[in-house]
Amino acid sequence: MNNKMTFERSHCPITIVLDTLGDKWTLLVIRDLVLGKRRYQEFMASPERIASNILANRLKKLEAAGLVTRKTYQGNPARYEYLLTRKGKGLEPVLEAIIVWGQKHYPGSKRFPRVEHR
Amino acid sequence: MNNKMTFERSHCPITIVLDTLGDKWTLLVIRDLVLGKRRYQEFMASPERIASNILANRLKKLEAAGLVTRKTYQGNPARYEYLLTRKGKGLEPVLEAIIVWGQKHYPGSKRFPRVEHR
DNA sequence: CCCATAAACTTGCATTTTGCAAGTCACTAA
DNA sequence: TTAGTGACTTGCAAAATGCAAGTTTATGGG
Repeated sequence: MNNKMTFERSHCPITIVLDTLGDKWTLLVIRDLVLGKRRYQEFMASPERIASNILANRLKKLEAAGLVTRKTYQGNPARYEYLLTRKGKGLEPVLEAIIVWGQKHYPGSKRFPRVEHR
Repeated sequence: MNNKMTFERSHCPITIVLDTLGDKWTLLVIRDLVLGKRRYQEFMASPERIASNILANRLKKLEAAGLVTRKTYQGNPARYEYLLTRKGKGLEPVLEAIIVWGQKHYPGSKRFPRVEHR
């Protein structure tokens, strides 16, 4: 009945969020999605150079957590794209807060631009 | 000259933040500090049951990153407490944004109360 | 004096997660 | 026929995590 099968370390909202987002890659995939990326190769092309197996794993987990949906954009051969759900889009303020803090304390950093689509 | 010695994956602020905060425990320690905890045993007492070696490691990294300071609160035997720096306190809006999102999407979750001090 | 307790860690080792390179599969275009 | 594209998977080494137990310096009680 619950939307996550995993054991929860506590009922603290921060803990629960970290249980799905707490690693070095997941939030970067969300960032890319927020910036407008949708496809595997687009995520792979980001400058942080996520490993292919990690990306596949994170996309799967994000789907399982209801933050992302995978849809076919072409059959034969089947090709897929990933889109943020409402729940996933809801993370934008979190990313914004991180960017604000990051820009303040790491002045060399610069937010990435949205990507355009065909 | 820079305040972090580690290799940066990219100049994106989110990436840079994840380079120090991106794991399952670091932000929970920050949460505890924001809630008013200061001592090793207080962090250990949190319901998520962080392992002792991990806690020591995270406190060290947080100090190295300038988010936390360690100060002696008693000599003989020396005992220490940890306090958020200004930079560390600056993360509160990030925690707030996470809590807002968490409470919305995981209704069972409840933010933790501040701890009182002697 | 002897023992238990306290606080803040450290150590050793097993398990899990990451990272890296290469391979697969189903087509399409040259 | 061969090369390329897109979305992955596989195998294995390296690094991070988790767990239990140990260390150090002192205080308080019997």
